[in-house]
Amino acid sequence: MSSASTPRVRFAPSPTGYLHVGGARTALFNWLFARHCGGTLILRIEDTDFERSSEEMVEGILVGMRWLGIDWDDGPFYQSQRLDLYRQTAEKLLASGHAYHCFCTKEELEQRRAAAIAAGRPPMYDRRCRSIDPNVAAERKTSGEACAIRFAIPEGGNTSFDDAVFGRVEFANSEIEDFVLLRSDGIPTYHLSVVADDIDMRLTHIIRGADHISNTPKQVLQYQALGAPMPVFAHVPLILGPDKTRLSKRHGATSVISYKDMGIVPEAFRNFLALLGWSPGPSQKDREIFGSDELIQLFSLDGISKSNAVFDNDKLAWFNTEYIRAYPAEKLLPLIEEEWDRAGFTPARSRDEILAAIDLLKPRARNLKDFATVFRAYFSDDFEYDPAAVTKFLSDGAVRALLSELSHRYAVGADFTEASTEATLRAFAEEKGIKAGQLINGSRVALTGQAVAPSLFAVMAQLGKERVVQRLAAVDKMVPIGDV
RNA sequence: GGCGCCAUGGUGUAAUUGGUUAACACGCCGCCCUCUCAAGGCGGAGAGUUCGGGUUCGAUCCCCGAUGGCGCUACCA
Repeated sequence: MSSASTPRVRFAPSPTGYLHVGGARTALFNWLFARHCGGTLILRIEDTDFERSSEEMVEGILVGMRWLGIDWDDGPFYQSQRLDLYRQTAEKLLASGHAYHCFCTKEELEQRRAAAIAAGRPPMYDRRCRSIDPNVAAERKTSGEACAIRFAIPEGGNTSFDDAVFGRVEFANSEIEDFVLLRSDGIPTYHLSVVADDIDMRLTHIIRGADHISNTPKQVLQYQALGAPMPVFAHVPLILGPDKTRLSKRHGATSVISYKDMGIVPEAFRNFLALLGWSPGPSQKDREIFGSDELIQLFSLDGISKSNAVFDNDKLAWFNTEYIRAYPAEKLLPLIEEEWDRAGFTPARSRDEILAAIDLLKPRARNLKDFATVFRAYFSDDFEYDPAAVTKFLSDGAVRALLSELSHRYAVGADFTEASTEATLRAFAEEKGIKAGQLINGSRVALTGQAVAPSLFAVMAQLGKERVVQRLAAVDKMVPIGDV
């Protein structure tokens, strides 16, 4: 069974927003780490900020995780339901003299802070309540006076920890504030709830964003005060936008689920994310495409880099096309069906025809949405003609007439193979004294509604004689926009 | 402002841990292929490793400083 040596990690999102890419990557790294070493991944919802937390956001986070294929072994636990643990922990700290009651009001604090800043002093809490006799404080509290509980930072010395990715990080205690553990309303602050839970859940590794480095000494001090075993901290560099500032809404999509909406294959997104701030090292020289099993096998904390990474949409797009191309049609189909559902599109072909069409189209797909938009003509007769394509290749009435005539050739022809359709068209072109390319381009638009498509004769074979004849003939009645 | 962290082409990462013409991928440009667009093949531009000092026979790699970026600096998480 589980022993002290099996790693226990957690992903602890705050449901104050959807699952964003930074959070997703933290979740991914924790998941890869846990799966790599047969550890346990715990999901914990940090919802102690009642103002900003919501059940919808929790659901959104879970949806994002499921989409990415990240599962967890325990939880989700909600901090809002574990308030007793935090209060007990605060009491323990109080009893051992590591914490004290603070009767300063929020207004007083703000006032003093402003004054300190104005005077050019560091705006740290002045610790005035730290000298109140504990017994006096207890009396004041029982008499109903509102108070918070603050942690008493040691007077001198330093607090340090050995980060698995950044190495030794040290802070002077004089720089650390006597932060609030428990607010006057009895709700814990993040600093208390994280360590109370991390200790209670017996976590061995804390893998989280580098934005928490500065918070870590406050937590280390609590572990020490509580006599709890210190976990390994591993801070992961942040993900930045193209302008190298922290990724935010300004940069466009930051919600993981919006990438699903853009037609990204989840496995591609995961692969892309894994390589943002992590590298499998030179043993995997020149390789970038890794399935989830490979990522799990390869993942290690020491492959995590220290510098922030810029999120590059072009690279993501490349991963996406690679995955679409590599997936067998059967694997792509359910993902495509989702797009069809969302678009309200119903394919009017047999399953085999659909699979064949997917195989034909996937080398040219940029994302999953293409199958519900520009590729519709391959799955149904209900599709639209791209006006630009029509204008470009079907403006010429003579061409349209020839295509109509060509459709008769196909109709009466015996064979209808890739080779025969091409031979027929080229012979027809020569006979009519027109360049084959003109008829090919025109046919392409007539058959697919698009100027871009796979090789025309492969398309014909895919559509079948009936449809080809019918669509080519239909073109003669078409009057292009702007055509006179 | 204070404290902390980081720094390799535009982007993501490599460089057997001091010895390489600094590699690969994305992106970009050109050529080939060609019925369109991709793909593919071939070729190219783009960093002397932010800058300045050290240490060393020798620094991307070690030390110091500067600069820049990011993070933290709440009774948010």
